[in-house]
Amino acid sequence: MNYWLLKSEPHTFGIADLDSAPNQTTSWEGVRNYQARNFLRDDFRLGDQAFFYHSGIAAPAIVGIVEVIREGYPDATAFDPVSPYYDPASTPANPRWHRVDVRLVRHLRRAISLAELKRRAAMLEDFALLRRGSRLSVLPVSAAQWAFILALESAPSA
DNA sequence: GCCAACGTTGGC
DNA sequence: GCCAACGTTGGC
Repeated sequence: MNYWLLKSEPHTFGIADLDSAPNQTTSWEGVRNYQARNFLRDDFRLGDQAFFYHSGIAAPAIVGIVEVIREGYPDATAFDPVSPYYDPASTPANPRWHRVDVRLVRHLRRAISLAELKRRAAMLEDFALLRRGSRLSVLPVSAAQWAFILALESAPSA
């Protein structure tokens, strides 16, 4: 069982969109970074859980939890010339990009902001999200980091 | 294989 | 809107 963090801009696809999606399920598509692709393609397993993180806003934060319900498979948006994620170098015979499917588990009872995570950085040794300049949209989370962040949910904001 | 130019991400 | 970080591209 692995843990992850998935970033999304709420203007594009936020947790509210996942709420209203059929079966509260979505394809995590459009990832166009090789390191993130490798995680999706090679390391995501059925039943893995991920934090749903809102980026690109005034107060970026972890807002929910999703579960992997389908392991990595080719991202067909790369084959579609009309898609914003189109990549002519990716073909059905030789797909370059992969996606997974995830389902909403639940919202967090309160958002855990990036600012709060930074204040707790000492307890989150080497948390990928806090590494200098980490812009990866798919990040691994250790079991210890996962448990620590979930415990924050029940603690007063600090 | 090096490296400068460029584009994107994402916090602030 | 700005800027730092950093991945990608392409000339050489």
